[in-house]
Amino acid sequence: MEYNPTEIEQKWRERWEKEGLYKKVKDTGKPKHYALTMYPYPSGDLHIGHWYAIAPSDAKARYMAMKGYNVFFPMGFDAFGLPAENVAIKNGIHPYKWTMKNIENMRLQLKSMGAMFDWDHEVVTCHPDYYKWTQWFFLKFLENGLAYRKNSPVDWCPTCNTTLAREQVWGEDRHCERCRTPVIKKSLDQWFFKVTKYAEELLDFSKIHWPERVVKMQEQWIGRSEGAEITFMSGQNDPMTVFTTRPDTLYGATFLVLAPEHPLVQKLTPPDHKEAVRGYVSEASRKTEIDRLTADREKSGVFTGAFALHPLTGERIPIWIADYVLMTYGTGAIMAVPAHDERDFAFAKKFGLYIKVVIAPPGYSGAPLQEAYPGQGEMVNSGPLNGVPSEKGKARIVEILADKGCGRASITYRLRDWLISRQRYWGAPIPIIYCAQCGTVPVPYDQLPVLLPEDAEFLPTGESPLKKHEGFLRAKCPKCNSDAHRETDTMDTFLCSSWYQYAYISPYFKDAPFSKAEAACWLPVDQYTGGIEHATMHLLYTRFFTKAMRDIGLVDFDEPVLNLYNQGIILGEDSEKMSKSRGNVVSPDDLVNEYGADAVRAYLMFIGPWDEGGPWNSRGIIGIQRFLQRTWNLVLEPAMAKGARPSSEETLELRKLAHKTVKKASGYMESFKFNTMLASLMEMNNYMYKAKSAEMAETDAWKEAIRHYILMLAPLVPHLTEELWERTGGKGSVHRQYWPVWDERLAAEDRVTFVVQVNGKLRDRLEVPAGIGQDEACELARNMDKVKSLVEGKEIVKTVFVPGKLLNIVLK
RNA sequence: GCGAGAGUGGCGGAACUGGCAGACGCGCUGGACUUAGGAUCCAGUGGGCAACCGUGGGGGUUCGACUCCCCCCUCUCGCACCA
Repeated sequence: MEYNPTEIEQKWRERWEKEGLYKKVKDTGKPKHYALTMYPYPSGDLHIGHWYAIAPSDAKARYMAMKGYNVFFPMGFDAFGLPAENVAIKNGIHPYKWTMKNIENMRLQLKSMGAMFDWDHEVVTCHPDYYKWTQWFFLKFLENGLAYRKNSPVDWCPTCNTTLAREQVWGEDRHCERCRTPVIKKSLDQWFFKVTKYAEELLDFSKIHWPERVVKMQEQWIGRSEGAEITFMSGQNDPMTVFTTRPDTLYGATFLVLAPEHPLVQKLTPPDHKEAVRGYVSEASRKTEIDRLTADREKSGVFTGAFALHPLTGERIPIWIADYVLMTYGTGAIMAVPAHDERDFAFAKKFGLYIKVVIAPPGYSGAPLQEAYPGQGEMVNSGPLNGVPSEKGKARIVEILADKGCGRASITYRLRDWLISRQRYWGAPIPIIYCAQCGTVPVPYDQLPVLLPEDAEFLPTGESPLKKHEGFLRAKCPKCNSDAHRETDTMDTFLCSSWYQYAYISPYFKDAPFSKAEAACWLPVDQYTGGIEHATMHLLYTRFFTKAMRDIGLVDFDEPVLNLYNQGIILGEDSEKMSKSRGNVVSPDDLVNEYGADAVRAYLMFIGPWDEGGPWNSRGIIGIQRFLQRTWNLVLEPAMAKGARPSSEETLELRKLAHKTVKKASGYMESFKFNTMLASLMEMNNYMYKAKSAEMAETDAWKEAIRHYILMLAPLVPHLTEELWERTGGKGSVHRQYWPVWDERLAAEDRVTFVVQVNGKLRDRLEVPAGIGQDEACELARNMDKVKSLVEGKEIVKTVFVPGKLLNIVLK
């Protein structure tokens, strides 16, 4: 009998589908488990990276099902996005057509994996019945003050003549993904979601178990800073508020710096400085991100000619503008304390500005500083606060300012509101109508979806086809019915993925984005798996969405995903990222044809720890192929007769091995350690291969071991195990069985290899019962030849005894 | 610069709360069966003739360190003028 993966894999996939083995069922008898893996973009071809992400996720979901959970494991497609539109521009194929064709193909490829997806719950985000609800969320957010429109600078590629999504701006020098041109900033009217409203709550991870790495990245991204806002008055009585984390250094503020885009710049600047200031402002606005970075952070700026009054000393301090102050952070203005801030120090040195020490560095002599001292210390040159430790000075200064009405404690976040407008065709249209009389008017809910016109023209002008599509553009104002026009921007595809896990539970639901009854049954997601690259995008947005949905009354929990696990990245054989240009791409379809899906799945899990990723090695898969063949042989091949019945020691040893393996394998499955899980099954296989005989195969111990072996392998290798299950007379599907349970007495070690050390070095080993006592072990050890010769004539200082592990004889 | 993670045979990787370093697999060596083997099976495989030496380097704690502490080097990822 030959193991023929192609034949059995197809047979079982067909049968599972026919029998609806993986369909989501309401089953009140079992606890629910919502397992989710990040859905793919339908690029047209499922690559090995998809397999690497999805197959282990499926194995875990299958394991949970065997552990007695009612598991739901859906799959769908993140179907909006730029590649489809680029194809349309280049080849004239409509994005819908291209996307749907790709989905057809990828669905088949996904099915070849043999995963337990419930395809009845597939969602495709570019389906009008899906994006209708994406638009509905936009309107709900608008209604609840979570969406707004403002003029804002966005990343623009001057060669492609279009704005770029964040994920299309690549590399440290921030260049366009397609043509490598450095991006520039361009101001446009844009829609935003108020993520910042939830900044504080998004920092609370107490209700979820996510990898520390992701938590840290989100914390850093949100960037909470505690400090104070301090208002300075200009000579003309214009208030300017700055944000600082070091109010204790206020006495050392010797100038102010505004961002070039700061709204007060024009007003403050006296006529004799207008030209210089205007020149600097326009230069700063023309600068690309690359310029700012390659300038080696050399400070630049100009004096505005204006002065401000120090709120405590009343001193006149100059107001400068410089591009190292960002309009997008804090208040867009800072008080510069050159003695205690590196950037301000560099700026002051370059432009010859006054540097005033107000926190004494260790061993401070009063001499001018060679570099900024950003640490803590005793306050000096600070009027009434001299001698106070700076840690305490913070609060004191804030109190003083509050009394004077020119300052208060304040918290600033680096997180910015989410820019959702995209100047593209292939996304969900923003459901807004602009009317000359009524202004910005939301499309009424009963008119959703705002459909994408099918007859759009895709031209390489960089302009969205929607802008020129009269039929789409023209609309009646929902309020006054006069002629109006539609918003032509579409929504960031991250909106689609912010709520797809909700859509899965009741796809294309008619009356709401999802069914409330199903929601009560299935939400939130219990286990999510996917790449780390979404740490501060998708994974943050979906948390925001859930909090907003909760406040709107759609759900009654705070977090969309309770447990998260990030797999690593599978690299090419040359340890480089896989790419067509490098020619190191591994095709899963070819591998499936040659080795079968089970082997590809298992090999990807065996290659190393799942969260670490690593290089593909085309030679290694042969080891898995052999292992599966040996599994086949072990279970099905008749054994040679030995003539002798196995002894009770032999069968007991086999039982012990089986139970130990169940114990180990269970732990490995719980912690996503598929590589060591497979290793322990290989050990079991190797042992049984040798122990096998016609007589042994008749024993209950053997039958139990084989049964456990097949069950443990089932989540990783679903087709082969189903075939073996059937051929060995198993009832029903192997995937409907319970995960084996181990007997702790059998799994426990009763005989151990006891290590004998002399002076900490291994000298010999003893095969003894696990419960051996110190005296007995000592006695045995001293009589060993290797120990004897070393101990002879020496004084024993002490002996260290670790029960069940080792004995260490320490000599003088 | 800040934050996180990682350095173990020829290769991918094991090693629980400090206790047999190298499980498992690839590759390699030898053998068996074969007309044949890139099939299968069996045996071996960190280095060194040996005492011994070996987990990026250097110190330390300990009876005992891949594991804990200090310093340093290299690599990967994230952030990066965030006041």
